[in-house]
Amino acid sequence: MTKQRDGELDGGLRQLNQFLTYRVSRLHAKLNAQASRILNKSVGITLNQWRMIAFIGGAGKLTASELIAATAMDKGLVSRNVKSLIASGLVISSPSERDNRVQVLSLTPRGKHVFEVALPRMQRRQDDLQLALSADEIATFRSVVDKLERAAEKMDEI
Amino acid sequence: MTKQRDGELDGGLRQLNQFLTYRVSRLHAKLNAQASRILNKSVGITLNQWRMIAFIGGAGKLTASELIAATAMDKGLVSRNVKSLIASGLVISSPSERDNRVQVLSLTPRGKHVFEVALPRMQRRQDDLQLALSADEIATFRSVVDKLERAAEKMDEI
DNA sequence: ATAATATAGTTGCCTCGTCAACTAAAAGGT
DNA sequence: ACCTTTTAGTTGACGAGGCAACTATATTAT
Repeated sequence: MTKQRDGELDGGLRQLNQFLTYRVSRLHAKLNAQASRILNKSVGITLNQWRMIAFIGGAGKLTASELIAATAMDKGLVSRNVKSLIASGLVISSPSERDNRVQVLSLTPRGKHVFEVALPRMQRRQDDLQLALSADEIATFRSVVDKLERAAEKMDEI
Repeated sequence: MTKQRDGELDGGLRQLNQFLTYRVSRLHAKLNAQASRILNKSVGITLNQWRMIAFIGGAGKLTASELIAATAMDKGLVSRNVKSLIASGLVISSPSERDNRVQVLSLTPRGKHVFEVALPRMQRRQDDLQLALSADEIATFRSVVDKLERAAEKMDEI
């Protein structure tokens, strides 16, 4: 019902104007929602917490700054999520010997368990998503994402 | 510096696990930031406000529900943005004659002016983005977005 | 050794987006 | 007419994310 109505309303505007940003935005919301649902159901963490656990679990030990560099997440966001992961007993932080500013983060046994449960589940999700696509489509998609990112960074000039 | 470090850290994890969601999320953020920058500089509105103005301007008159259907924005978000657009004098709402629940929204002269300034600017942005891509890439990208959206909606089981 | 600068991490503030509860009006069924 | 269900729109609460100020420690330059 919605779809037909759109056609009447937009007079071509949607296509011209909003397609890319709008569709990417919607896709982003759906992918996020899906990942969050899975993570919440299976191990009760959020997507960002998963990203962090995945990197810590993959590396063994990691500082917050390394985590920030690796995930491209915001400083503050990482800081708060570290706090909550420590509070929920999935991560421990120990002081570094050679720099008193840094916290070295690693997974607790419970954190490792979460990692080991969630990892295959998330890999399967990734596989399922990619099954919807051909190898060519995946390759093109990646390169288009790259190009669009670059194009979105340039061109602020009026 | 960041980039090389990633390679050491993730042990292939990033690729396997987070590529799609992560990259789409980043692209979304960048496209959004770009559109917001342009709209803020040129006419001082937000992206969502632009979406709404674009649809109202395209249609002449529109109710909030039609706007919700057309933009796929959240009810609450639309309600708050309508309020702020009215407050800033870009939109007026008049009661409908045949339904006392609905507000009929239309652009004020200032709203029309914003629409007419922003529209070509945003179309040019869209054109610039698409210039970075070939026709084939655009077509493939669209179909991949469609497929991924559908794939992201299924598959909550377990 | 000391002063200036850079880096790690925390915190507060703000906006955006989602969800659910709520009010009011309309439509449908009996 | 009366009761139930939809629909329009508002509001409050909350998490995500971005941004900037701040503290504490390390590094660099003099």
